[in-house]
Amino acid sequence: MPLERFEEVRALPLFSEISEASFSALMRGAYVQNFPPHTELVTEGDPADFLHVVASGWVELFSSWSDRETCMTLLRPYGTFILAATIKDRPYLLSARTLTKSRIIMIPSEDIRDVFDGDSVFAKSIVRELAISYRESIRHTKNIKLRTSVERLANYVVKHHAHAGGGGSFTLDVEKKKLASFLGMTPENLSRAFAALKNHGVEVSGSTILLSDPADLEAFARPYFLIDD
Amino acid sequence: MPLERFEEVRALPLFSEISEASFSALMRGAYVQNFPPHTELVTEGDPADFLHVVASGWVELFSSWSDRETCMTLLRPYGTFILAATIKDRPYLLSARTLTKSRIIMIPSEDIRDVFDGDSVFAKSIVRELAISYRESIRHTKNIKLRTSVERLANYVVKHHAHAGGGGSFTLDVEKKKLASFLGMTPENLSRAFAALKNHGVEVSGSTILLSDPADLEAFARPYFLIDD
DNA sequence: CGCAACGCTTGATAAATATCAAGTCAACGA
DNA sequence: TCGTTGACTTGATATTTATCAAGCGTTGCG
Repeated sequence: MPLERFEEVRALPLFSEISEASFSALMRGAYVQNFPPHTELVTEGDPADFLHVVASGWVELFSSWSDRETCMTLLRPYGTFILAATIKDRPYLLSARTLTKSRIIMIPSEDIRDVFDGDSVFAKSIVRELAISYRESIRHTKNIKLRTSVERLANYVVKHHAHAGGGGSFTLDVEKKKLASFLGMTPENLSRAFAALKNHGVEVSGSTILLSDPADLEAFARPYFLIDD
Repeated sequence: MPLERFEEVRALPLFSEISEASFSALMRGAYVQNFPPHTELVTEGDPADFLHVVASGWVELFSSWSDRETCMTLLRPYGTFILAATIKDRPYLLSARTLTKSRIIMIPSEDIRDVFDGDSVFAKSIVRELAISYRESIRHTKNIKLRTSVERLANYVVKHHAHAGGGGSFTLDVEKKKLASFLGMTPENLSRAFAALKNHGVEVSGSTILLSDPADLEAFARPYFLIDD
């Protein structure tokens, strides 16, 4: 496969600093593939044959147990999954599915491990990526264990409002159903949590969120950089 | 500090395979220190100046928000904390305290990063350690999000019973209070959860747990290798 | 166009979990 | 030895969250 196909990949943080030799070694066995929405990419328990990188679109990492399912992560470009399984050569702990039409880069795990051994720059990138994901996971757990569902939603709104520029409104970028699962509640409960935030100036209309008093909402949410940033 | 002091350290998985030069570079600035029980070792938000390794004793990683506190991890020898913060040179996301008298190895983060850059064997160990912790964190989150508190307790009992040899009884190795927090519930609720498991042959007497029908308990708990192993 | 499917909401109810308040018991120190 | 402390338990109650059941509105498709 010609390297030109991977120009976009070359620019990703994980690959931008590595040597040409390492890069071509990684790309030799790599794919870039387009997937339609709602396509299951990997299933938890499967062997970790490929490292995946989201080049475009939205991908959900989720997990199931005994009839229940929960959304663990929502990935945008250029998130990776599931690095830890690739490194350890162990089964995936999470399943992944596309939420939108997505472009996914798949690199054989063996190649990752090989290049990792020989290229300390790549090793550093891998570690950085892994550390980011790990810290993200800890934040998620803290959010779930330390806050009620209304507090989690309030902080989600504060964060995404700021992320969208803080102009008093923003648009939810995932289905409410999915958001509910990510925040660890049922869709019904999410509706009620939004209703509870009316007292703090949150108006919901479809996927548009209007904040009439961001300061009040923030005072209620009490965002904390060791959970939310 | 003479290297002989660090014989026990040398044997740890993180250090057993690295070169003598790398090892002495790491130990040059390292301490080994004894702490009494209930001593706070690091506080979340602090800069990550040292990588810590538990050489003996029990250490709790915990986190707080707005008057609430939750136990995130219970560490025995030879667990490390908090590697991700050390690597990323970012503040700790978790606090740590000793639960028992403990012996802790502290290695300056800068040295870790330096040796990491030059020694690919060490880099590999670091990555393996990080991947293990990351996967542990994902399991914990899955456990919390996918199971009720009684189910979490049932699985905890099944797991620790097996770990103790499966002879029909075992001893809890942490306070029930702490266990409750780790499992994401209040102490009162833990008591009631134990009471609920009586139906499945679980008898509690102090810190001793007796299982009269392990098969029944296991059928109820439905342990799952992608959460519990 | 009209129908079906689906996401979302709302209400009623139930289940899970937390809180508050005693009370027991064992460990520990004066 | 006594008294205190603190972990643990139990009961009563409140809060939080989930479940079940309609119903509404939009989307997409025959």
